[in-house]
Amino acid sequence: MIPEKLLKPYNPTETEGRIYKLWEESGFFNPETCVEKGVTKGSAPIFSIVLPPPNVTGNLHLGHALAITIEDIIVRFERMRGRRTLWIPGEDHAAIATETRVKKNLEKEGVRRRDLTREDFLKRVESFAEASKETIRKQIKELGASVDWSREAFTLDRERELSVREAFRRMYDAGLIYRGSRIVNWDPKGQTVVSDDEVVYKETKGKLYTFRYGRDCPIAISTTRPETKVGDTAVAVHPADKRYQKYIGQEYSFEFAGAPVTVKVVADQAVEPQFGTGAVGVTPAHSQTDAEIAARHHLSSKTVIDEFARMTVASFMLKGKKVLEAREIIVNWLKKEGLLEKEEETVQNIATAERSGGVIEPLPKLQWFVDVNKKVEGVSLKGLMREAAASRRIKIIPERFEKIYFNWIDNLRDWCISRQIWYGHRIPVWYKKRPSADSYQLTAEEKGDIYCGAEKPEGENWVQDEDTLDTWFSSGLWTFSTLGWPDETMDLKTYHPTSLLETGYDILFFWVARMILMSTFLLGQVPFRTVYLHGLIRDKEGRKVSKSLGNESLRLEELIKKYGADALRMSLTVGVGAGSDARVSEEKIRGYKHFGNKLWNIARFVSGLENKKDEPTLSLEDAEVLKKWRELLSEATADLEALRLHLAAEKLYHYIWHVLADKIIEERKGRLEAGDVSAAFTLRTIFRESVTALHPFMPFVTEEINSLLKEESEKPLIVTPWPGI
RNA sequence: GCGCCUUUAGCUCAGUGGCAGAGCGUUCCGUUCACAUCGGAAAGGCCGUAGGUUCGAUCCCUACAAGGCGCACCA
Repeated sequence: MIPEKLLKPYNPTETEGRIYKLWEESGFFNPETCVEKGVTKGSAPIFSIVLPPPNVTGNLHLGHALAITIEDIIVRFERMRGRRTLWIPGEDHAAIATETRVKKNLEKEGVRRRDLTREDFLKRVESFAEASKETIRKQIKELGASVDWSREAFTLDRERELSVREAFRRMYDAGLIYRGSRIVNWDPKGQTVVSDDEVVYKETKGKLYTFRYGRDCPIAISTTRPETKVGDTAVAVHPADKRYQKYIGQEYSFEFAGAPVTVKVVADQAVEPQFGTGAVGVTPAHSQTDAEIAARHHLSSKTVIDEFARMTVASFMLKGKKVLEAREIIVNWLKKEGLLEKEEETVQNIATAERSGGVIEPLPKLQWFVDVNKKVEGVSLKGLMREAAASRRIKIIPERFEKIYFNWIDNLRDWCISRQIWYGHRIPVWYKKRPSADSYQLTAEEKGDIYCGAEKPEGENWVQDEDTLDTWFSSGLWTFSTLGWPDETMDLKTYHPTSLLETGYDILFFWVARMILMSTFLLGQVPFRTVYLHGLIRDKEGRKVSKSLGNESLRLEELIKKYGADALRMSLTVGVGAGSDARVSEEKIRGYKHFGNKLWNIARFVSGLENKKDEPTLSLEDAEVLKKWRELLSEATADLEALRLHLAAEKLYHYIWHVLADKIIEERKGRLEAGDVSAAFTLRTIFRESVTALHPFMPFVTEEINSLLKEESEKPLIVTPWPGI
């Protein structure tokens, strides 16, 4: 008897929601339930993984779909092969990204962030975040992800706040977190500091100006930023540069663009004699490298630009002007004074803030940092991070990213973790005196007593630091903050280190490296044993699909609605190797929808065959066909074990369509009609096993087919043992 | 400047030391039924260029070219 449902074409929309609900109600997403219900042995090996928590900035896109697909394939495979499998879902508060988005929404209503109190603004952000979480949960479910919802976490919920504060305190106590004043990446648009990794360099055409500070200045310098030159306190030349030997140590004073400038000539190795005139104006307050030169020569520093990228220098023609205006004014002044010697076209890398797009202004600021070089018990954080990968305790796939990871560590400077935004984990530090009203910064005198801990200390006049933490500080704890750390929970003992981390290579530094940092220091464990990095999803033009580019032509929810999650998952799997970017087209997704239908039609055919339970004596030919299938199955299994998902998927696809359907069925139609039990058994067996093996890739249609073909007593596919093992 | 990746069918991409594959597209035939969300058949590729290793290279090595990426520099 062919089930009635099979007589109609396969309808993903009708099926998928219903199937997901069945899975959820079964409790099989939870490993403990699997043990209780006897589908997993209590002593089974552990497989644990965290979902990279999506940002609560709105909807999921194809990049998330790719990650979730890969992870769900692996998780379902591990569960079916008998491992005690845990997949933890959650969301990331994404501090700057979310705050920026809400600020934009408010601006549409004509409201500025600073018009609201901190408390009121945060209420707005939280309600936005809650709505995003709802959407994200819905989309994760639509994709079929078999995550354990009972363990859902949020990087900014109460439990994670305790983890963050404890982590901060331990690192503070170890001297790895410190507060210091130095040149930081200030984003005038976002009005916050950002870390080195959040700076995006953009090649731009610019001009290189060569000039003298004054008529009697013996040395000409070159710069692309003349406006900063009012903040110069030195001119640096290479120690071996014969041209300038006689000036080293001399001091010169000028009236430069209406401001007094005094420069001392110093000799420093950092100067490239070939570049420009071979002499550099040193601006310690507005350049990282200049600050380093200044430190070596004990030069004074003069701040001439403020947080709004406006000139603060005491010059009637410059004060209050924006930096670009000031540049023009100074160039005109140089021309008028006859000081400009050369004006050349050049290409410069403009530093911009990743989230706001604002042009970074290097400024000296008092901020919180994670010291990556300080040794604690003989090893620095850099050392810990390096060792974790170098020792192969963490394996990175594809391997080439190891080099990139090491390269990043080698160039790593202290990680600036404080942000001048409101949404996020407030820095768990309290000061005895109130900070001055017009600045979030405390001067050394104002600082008073300082306390770092999980809660506000007892006594009067304790005020918490105004700043919040870099969002990656809390996501860095994700593999263990989700398991209950700092408490020594059963979950933590059972599931940490996690087995695998699957994420995009674009957040290797932001997230993967920071998780390794946090876990190796705080737990003395690697956070995961294997890192699988996927590529970026690109649109038809090859551009990265992102909200900020506005090229989300292929919207996730529409694609699922149109073609079903199974088809989308297959299109994101076949032909997509680890680490390489993938272009997605609607045609490809449609192609795999056809495959789902093909499978459905085979099911219809197979269900019409007589179902004899006992294995009959197989004809030689049938035995050979069965053997060939099992060989392919074991190859696909090996591919899955080695995380070559795209190969496993393609093999199964190709076999089912072009061997099972095109050959095995076609060649046996005559015998099947004649009631040949050997042919029927062979076909049915191969089909049931191939549907089972396809389940991790296309969970919905396979589960539905299985439910129509299986005996009452048989389990759902999600917990059916992997065939052939 | 240091390093990495890519180059395979018209398009987008897999893949392998020994007859070159998928999705979409193209051409022709087919609605005697599991399946028109289809089936059958076909066209289409000196696997970027030049060397080398090898019995044999699209695959390994070297150089080059084109495109892309990361990091550093960025006066």
